[in-house]
Amino acid sequence: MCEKCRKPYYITTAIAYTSGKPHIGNTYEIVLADSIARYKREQGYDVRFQTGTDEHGQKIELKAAEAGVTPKEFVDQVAGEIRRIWDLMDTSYDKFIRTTDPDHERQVQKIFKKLYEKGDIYKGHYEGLYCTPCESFWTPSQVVDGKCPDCGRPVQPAREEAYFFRMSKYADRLIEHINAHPEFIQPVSRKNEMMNNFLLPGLQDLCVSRTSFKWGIPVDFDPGHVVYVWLDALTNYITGLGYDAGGENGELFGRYWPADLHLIGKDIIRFHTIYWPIFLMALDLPLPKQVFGHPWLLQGDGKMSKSKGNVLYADTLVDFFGVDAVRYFVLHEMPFENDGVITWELMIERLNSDLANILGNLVKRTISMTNQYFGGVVENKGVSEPVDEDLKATVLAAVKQVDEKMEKLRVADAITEIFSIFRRSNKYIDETAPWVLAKDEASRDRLATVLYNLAESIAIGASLLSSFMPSTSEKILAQLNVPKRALEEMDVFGRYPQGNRVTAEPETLFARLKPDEVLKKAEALAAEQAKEAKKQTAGKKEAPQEDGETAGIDVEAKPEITYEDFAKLQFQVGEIIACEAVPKSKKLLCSKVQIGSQVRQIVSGIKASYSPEEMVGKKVMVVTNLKPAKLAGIVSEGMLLCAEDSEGKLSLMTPEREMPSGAEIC
RNA sequence: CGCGGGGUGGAGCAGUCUGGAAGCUCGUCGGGCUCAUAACCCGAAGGUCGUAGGUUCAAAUCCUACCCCCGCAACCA
Repeated sequence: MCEKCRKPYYITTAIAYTSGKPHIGNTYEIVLADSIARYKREQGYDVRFQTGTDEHGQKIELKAAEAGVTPKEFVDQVAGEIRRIWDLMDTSYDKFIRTTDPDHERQVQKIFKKLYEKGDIYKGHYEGLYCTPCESFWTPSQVVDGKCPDCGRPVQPAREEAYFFRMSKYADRLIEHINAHPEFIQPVSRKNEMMNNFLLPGLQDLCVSRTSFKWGIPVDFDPGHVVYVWLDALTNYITGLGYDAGGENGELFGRYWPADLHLIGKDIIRFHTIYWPIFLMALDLPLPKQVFGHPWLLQGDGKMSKSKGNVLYADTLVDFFGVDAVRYFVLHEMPFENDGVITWELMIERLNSDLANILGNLVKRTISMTNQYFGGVVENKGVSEPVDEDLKATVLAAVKQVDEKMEKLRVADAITEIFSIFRRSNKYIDETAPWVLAKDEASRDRLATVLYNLAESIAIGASLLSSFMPSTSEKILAQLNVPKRALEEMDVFGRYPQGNRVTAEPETLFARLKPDEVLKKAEALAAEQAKEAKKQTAGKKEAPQEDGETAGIDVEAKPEITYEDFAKLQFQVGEIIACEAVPKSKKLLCSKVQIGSQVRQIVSGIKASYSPEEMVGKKVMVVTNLKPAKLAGIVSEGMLLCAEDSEGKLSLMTPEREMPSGAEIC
């Protein structure tokens, strides 16, 4: 088919935030998108597949400062890491866009200006409660008893100049569009959520600029403001195609916009189905055809945490299992709507049972027999039996099923369909028992037909697999010594070339793994990761003692204070006379503390380290002149002082010698 | 009553919208086979579908209440 007559298909992933190395869950999205992109190419579409990184924002500014590098150096490093992993996973993206790319930045500025001139963006004030030292705005619901939730210092009502986007102006049009295009939001269950929670109650104008940090795209006509995240990030989908707000669009834009599919995590559906379409309306551009919010891949064995060393990264898994096995796992184990689970055990199980036993072993035994009985030559001698029909029917049905499943983006189900070919083929070997046929010269032609049918089934199965496990597909086809079968060539069974010769030495596709060995290695790895994490966070928190090795470490330094500042604080010894857990709270304990002649109620976030019973009777160090505050609805009149280690374990400060309650600490 | 997701044989899931004999993969047990990677094929055991009510000829599925788990949010004075 000529280039021009092929239908375009534009698919994107969300751009990854460059705050750190992406874990296996992040990697899932790009692999999923890749398999869809590859399948669309197989179907003959002219596919454009874009991914990239979102590199601005305060968080990155902070992370960079912590690491002692410039934000640009920081994101260069992380973006490089992300791209390396995307490449490692054998993903076939056409464009990797970075929001720090000069042409993207220039277009965002132009878009911002265009919308401002049009009146859709206006200058207003961001109102809230401001904490000066933190340079942060808080809403009344975030503020705790009039104090900054971050640093605990008082906040003042304040207004900051900011630009806003008039969301409400386009709300009706968007509601209409969503109702008219039920396929727009996928899975459909998300559609109602968006309608009921956001659209129907009425949209608030969106703040699209910030002055509180610098690491962003400057608003060119108003220095001091940078474009705030969504207008910067979402527009990558069009700037990556060469969109120009001045009307000088690149060729790619004309060809590929509107996008056929934005593939994103379910957490950002709102931004892609409300804000993004509205931005596009404001720019007079057509809306993407579909937004699919995929579920998440979660780790089964406890919460992912760097300090526990159990965060799974794609490259680690690839070291253990290989690229295609990891691709297979994330694609196949991920349900359509619910979150999926990944653990070492599950990973090993899938590799052994599906990839090694069912697929790898099938290919090996088929090729071995072909070599043993016919010197590797595959030839259908036309001696069919009824049992053949079921095999053929299964194979052809799978081809159709894969197509249907992919149409609905049911990638996991599509893979299951492909494997039904391999499962059926194994059964077919058992039913026909080639080794029995081989013993009788009279059934030689029948034997040839059986092996031909197997080679053909595997050839089709392997070809279908190419979108999901590209290199495995290639390996199998190389062993069968045939090129990849095109989808439209899968209409009939029996296109495997007569008299073709398979490889003489079949290679093992997936070696079985011993669970114990792998788990042991994985554990060792986790320990190392935890150590590494400890080293990195060492700058912030005190490290615990371990194996007799004392690792006292520095914490982030606070600004110097004067003696006067210090003298404002009052510390006293208090005795805990009663203590109970605060209901509805995971971390809080409420203690009655005897301080001299008075008893105070103090709430502390130490439930994870102390039970209420063991608190009672302890003499502890209390800050007694702290303004009372409400925590989880309970008044707290002071603060118990604790030391905290790198794992968040707390230790109350108690006097080294017996002291009466109320004794001043100075 | 903060928001959301979930509870189906030992494990991981489908089925729930549109009630109609409880299904898939793995594991276990028994058998078969020997071409193949202790692989492959067949069979079996194993579930009151979170609990309690209700609607119905019929409920995993619809309704009501409750319990438990997991995210997020909140919360570490």
